[in-house]
Amino acid sequence: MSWRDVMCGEPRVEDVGRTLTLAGWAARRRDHGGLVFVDLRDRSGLMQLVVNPERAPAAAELAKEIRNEFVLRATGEVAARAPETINTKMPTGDVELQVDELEIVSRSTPLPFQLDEDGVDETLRLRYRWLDLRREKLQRNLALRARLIATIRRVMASAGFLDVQTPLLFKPTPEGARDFIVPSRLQNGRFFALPQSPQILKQLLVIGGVDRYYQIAICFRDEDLRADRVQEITQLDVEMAFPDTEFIFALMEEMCREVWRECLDVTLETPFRRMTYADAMLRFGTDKPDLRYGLEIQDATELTRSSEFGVFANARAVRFLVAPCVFSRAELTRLEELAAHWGAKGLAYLIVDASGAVRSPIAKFLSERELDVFRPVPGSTVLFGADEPERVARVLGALREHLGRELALVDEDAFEFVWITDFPMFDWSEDEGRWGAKHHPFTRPSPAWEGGFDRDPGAALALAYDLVANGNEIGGGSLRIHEPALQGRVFDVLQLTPEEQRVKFGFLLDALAMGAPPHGGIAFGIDRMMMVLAREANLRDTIAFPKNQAGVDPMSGAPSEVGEDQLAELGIRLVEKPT
RNA sequence: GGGGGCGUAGUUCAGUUGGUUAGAACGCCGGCCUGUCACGCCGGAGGUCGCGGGUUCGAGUCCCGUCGCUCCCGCCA
Repeated sequence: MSWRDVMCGEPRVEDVGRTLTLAGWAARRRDHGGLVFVDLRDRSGLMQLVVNPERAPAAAELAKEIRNEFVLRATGEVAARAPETINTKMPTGDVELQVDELEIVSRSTPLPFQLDEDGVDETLRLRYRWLDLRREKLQRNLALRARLIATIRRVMASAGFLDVQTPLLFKPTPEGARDFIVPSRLQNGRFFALPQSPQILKQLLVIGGVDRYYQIAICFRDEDLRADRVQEITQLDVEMAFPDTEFIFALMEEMCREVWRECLDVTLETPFRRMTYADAMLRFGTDKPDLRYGLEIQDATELTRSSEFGVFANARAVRFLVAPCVFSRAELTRLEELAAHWGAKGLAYLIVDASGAVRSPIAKFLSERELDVFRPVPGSTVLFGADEPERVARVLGALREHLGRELALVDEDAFEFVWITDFPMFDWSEDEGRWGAKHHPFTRPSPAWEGGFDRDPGAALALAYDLVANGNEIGGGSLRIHEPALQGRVFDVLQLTPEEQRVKFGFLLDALAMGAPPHGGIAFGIDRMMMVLAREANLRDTIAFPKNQAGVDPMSGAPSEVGEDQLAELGIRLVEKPT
């Protein structure tokens, strides 16, 4: 019997009376009534072994050694326990194995932390990841991830998409995130970059005749980490010739449906909702709205244009949220602090108490017509943002998310998907003093903007879309530019000189010039999907061997220093980092 | 690059306005008990209070610096 067969042992009530061998980790031992009880964990969960010294004297001797984590292999007869002895608190099944032979395959030193303990310091968990991985939750998440990827492959393959691998050693990308750089030994002084995404390569594949491409691609971005952001991500990368956004949306909806059905046995309603970027920013203050709760932002810009309250009258946008509760002075102070943190100059508010009466420092400036709009519900607090539209969106959007959590408005069991469409093509980079691509520089303008996007880059819309699930951006894509001239005009807006265009994207421009079909696609962040699927707030709990927030692997110590000779071979000399 | 929080036993934490020998639970070690299942009972070991400096008669506690972790902002096409 192989180790794997043993591991698959899963005794059930119908096995009572049969002889089985199974194995797993023994976490605890208890002695009672001349018997030794061992809690055994394997893939099927917890199981209890009973070692009777009369039946198996040798096994009893071995069982006495068990204190902490041991790997065991046990053979014995499956027995049902008397119902009255079954304690429902115990996660073991209704059966136990009466052990005749017990072998300690491997033994453990005392563990650095208890596996059934919550709140263990994350560094410790990461340093001893092999222990942490034995926890039920991480086992579940790994299994979930495997099923997610298997389902994606099945759906994509059956839709006729070809899985093609693209190189990990490629070219630094201007635009976008900071690249991870890899020195070349054979070409001394030159560097590869790890891909931030196979974007250009997948476009070249379609131009190269792969009409339908997909890949489960690893991508790297050398940016600071967050709870929901890591430096090496896995993405489902999709591209096709003669694309049709309706086809792409429908395919991705089917993919999500299948994934949720396979992984969670949850049926998602399709087609997903759709919302334009402008609408999302106006109503939710973000391009990734969490639609598991309402608390929509409402607009009062027109209403307050001639308000006696100068702040409202002079603001380019006046919007408000109606929180379904009456905040105390202290809570309002806290909200004001948060709003200031997000960039608000102040936080006007209006309290509508249970009787419908209004309390507010600004009430005296407001007309009856204004108040009628702002006090629809007794027992609520109206929070205002009055400023530039972008800042109002940011502040009220962040407040909305904060209140959604704080007031427990979120339906934690729900899955709310929404396509965000009609993204802007460009956004202004204050630092660099130029336009940057909102999505990426190969994104196609909307037909209405194809002629004039370069005259008004700030207003131009693109054929770009995101898929948002529960407030997480899990996918994003676009139709691409397949005409060299059009691509050149976009590069002009981005202020890439013809020389730079040649050096950085010459091969793409040449490819576009040699008969490129219309193409487009999408990419899904598998890690983000996992967060939503597994309902994890921390991305690291969905990854087998994650790094910490400083980009360090506490287990292996990577990244580590390398020897002088190794550096010399690469022609690299370490110098003090300039500050 | 910036801001918040945390750092005390192997682990999770408590530790009062600065005051004697820094505690609890779990884990670990020894013993007892014996259908246990968060077993129970008795005993024991285990601490550079992250590190450095300062204030003080006296610092886990106050101050300064520093390191680490974590959450957030910037950044992440």
